[in-house]
Amino acid sequence: MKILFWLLDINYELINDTPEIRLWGIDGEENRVLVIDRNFTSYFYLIPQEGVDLKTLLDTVKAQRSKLPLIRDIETVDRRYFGKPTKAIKVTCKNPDLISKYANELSKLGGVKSGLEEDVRYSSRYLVDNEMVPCGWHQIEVEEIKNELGAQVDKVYLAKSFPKPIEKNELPKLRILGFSIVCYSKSGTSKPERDPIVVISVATNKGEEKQFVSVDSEVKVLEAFIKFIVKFDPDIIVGYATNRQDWPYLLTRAKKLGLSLKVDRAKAEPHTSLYGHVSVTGRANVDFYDFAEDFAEVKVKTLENLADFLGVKKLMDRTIVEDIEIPAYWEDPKKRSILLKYSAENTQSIMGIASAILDFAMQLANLVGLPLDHVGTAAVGFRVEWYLIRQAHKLGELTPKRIERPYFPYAGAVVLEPKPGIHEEVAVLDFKAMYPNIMIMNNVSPDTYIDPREPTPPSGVNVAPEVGYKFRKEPPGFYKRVLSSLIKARGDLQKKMKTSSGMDYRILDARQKAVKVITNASYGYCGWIGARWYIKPVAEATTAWGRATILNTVKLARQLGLEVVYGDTDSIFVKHDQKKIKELSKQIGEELGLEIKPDKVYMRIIFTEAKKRYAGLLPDGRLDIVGLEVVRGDWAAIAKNVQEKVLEIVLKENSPEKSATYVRQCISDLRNKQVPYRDLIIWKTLTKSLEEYEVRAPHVEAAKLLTKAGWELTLGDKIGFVITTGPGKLYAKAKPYMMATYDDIDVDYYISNQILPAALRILGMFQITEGDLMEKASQPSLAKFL
DNA sequence: GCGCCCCTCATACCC
DNA sequence: ACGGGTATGAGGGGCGCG
Repeated sequence: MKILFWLLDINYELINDTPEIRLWGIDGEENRVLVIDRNFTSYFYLIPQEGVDLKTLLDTVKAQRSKLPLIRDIETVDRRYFGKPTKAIKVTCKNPDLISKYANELSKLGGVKSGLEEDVRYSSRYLVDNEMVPCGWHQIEVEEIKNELGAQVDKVYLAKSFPKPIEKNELPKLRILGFSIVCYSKSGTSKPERDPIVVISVATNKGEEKQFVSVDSEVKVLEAFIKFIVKFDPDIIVGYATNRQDWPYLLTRAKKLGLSLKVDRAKAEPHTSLYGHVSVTGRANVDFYDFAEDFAEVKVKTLENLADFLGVKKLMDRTIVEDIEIPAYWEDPKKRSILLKYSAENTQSIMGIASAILDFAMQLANLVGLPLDHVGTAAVGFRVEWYLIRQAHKLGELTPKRIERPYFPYAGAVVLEPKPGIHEEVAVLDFKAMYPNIMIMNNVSPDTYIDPREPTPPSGVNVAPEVGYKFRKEPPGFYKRVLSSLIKARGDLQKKMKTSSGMDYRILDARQKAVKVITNASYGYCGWIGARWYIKPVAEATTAWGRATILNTVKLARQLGLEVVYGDTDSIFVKHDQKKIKELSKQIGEELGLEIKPDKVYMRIIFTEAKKRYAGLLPDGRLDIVGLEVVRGDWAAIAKNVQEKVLEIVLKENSPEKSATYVRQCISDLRNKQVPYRDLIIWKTLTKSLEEYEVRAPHVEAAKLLTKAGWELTLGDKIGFVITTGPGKLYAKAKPYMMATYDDIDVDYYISNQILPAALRILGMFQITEGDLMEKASQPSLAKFL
């Protein structure tokens, strides 16, 4: 029989040296099913050395069979390697776990240049070769078998054919479960070897909400949690920081209490897998913390901040209980209910985030081909790479090995000097997907690069400006083919969106976002020394063409009489003139073969002397603030708020004097302690371990105090600190914000090193000085403006 | 011993 | 563990001054 199958998770088991693939998913009738496939054999390639006779080499390899008993087959095949037609020897192997070892062994033979693709894991191999995609539909010929594993599914099938992907956009009705835990420690970071879990809050997308609270026994809490999961039988389990926090904690506690955390569909415990994600067999475990990176606007990546940013319904009267306060709330019977409410709301926030980004996560998994639970933890480079590996396989291209290389920097984009001051009516023109289009236009790709020692091919070459690298014009290279199809796919999706609504629209939108993310990441990937397809001239030539493009654009604009006030990488800012802009856009299309589009028009815009920092007023009254303190996470809110207000007054009311008055008021408010304490917190990231710092810095000293108090800190943690009064350097005066009070605050620091620099960055453009802002709030002498 | 200059380290931003 | 280009503050050493 034939079934429809939507793929959720994949794993494999070895049974007496024979592997079986286990596909977990949902069929066309919403049954949860397990499909077992015993017919897939893994393999690797051997590439012969230049000038070696393939027949002879084949015999040499075959002679090794007795030493490598689990080899199944050795044959020669035609492939391409960096675009060049290549004969390779394909070695299939009964036990996929021996692939690396066997490839290693055979690579040592004389005549073998190298092994290839032995680092593709068995389950990945299965997905790639069958073009099987996570979160996508397939057809499989199957036969129902007994559920001998006791798996938690409606049906178990044995595959009679390999799966075939089919076009079908709908999602099955998924069961989603979210959870969060609260741990109790008397002081400092809770440690799973020592401190219990006291609360677990769960919620489902069917509207159920439960809370398991430790009254007398933690065992009961864990048992109830396990029971709830098994009963609800979720397809997707969501949480926040669960990969590094909740799951390892739960596992350690369960072990300690003699419990087994059997929450997967195979009657086993969750386990840590590739890229540091926790795998729950048969389900997809998704940790939204892994997606928080994608939202640069969220500076401190707490659950609350992410939920806020994503517009998750604001919870009324929310009391945030900070880690440091948990013991106090737990111990006090009157305050405990607040902690319980906080925990329940955390889980609600998680469910809110799920509605906001799970569609995207599923489309990303589907596009790049990484299982849903991997795709979040995989870094951008690996997401792009998996997409490329799949495309390469379709094109008969061999996947290069990942190799270590030394790092040498290369030249990137140009940034134009801004014209300082205020400008009226400034239009921003952007090149659409500049780097991808440059690569397509010039056929820039690892497989089209012509080494200087090679002769020019008959089809001719494109020569990059400045750097002189050459790329054959024909045939279309790997990147050109991949990028063109991505750009086309996005266009098609956007077209379809125009006639769609509801769920269809949501899926299409999530999909076009995923396509955009991968397209935009492709240039960064090609310049990454860790990339399998890294060829430095590819990245260098791309940026060289980019520089030529933007500089040519400036030239053309000036020839047309457009005043260019700024530009960065793929954009120019010009005094608005619709006619001339239209003409410019036409000329660029004709002369450069690229598309430039008016992105927006600022009614007024202010530049300082610095690049990459400006603020513009949009027609709808909103401010676009770029690069300035307002958008930086490492300035106290008090400084950011003042600067934002200054910009607003300057841009909307054209009144630096009024801004100055506002700043003076703010300074006086601070002196009177009228500014909330949390507005004084400065956040900075720990980018290395505490011992590795060469100089003493405020956030590092604050971090040391936290460590001393029993808080465990890890790389990438954001340290919130305030500056207190006292002698010595700044770093000596920095204290974690929860270890100081308002009375400790060094008000003068906040005035002279936070408020004043932020305000003067803007007001300095209008000859306003520190003295003007420090004068008493009464009536300042600003006669010079009158 | 102090202030000033200049360089380096550290972080976070822009595209 | 995707790229390079840029701004900025604080630390810290060197130097001249008195």
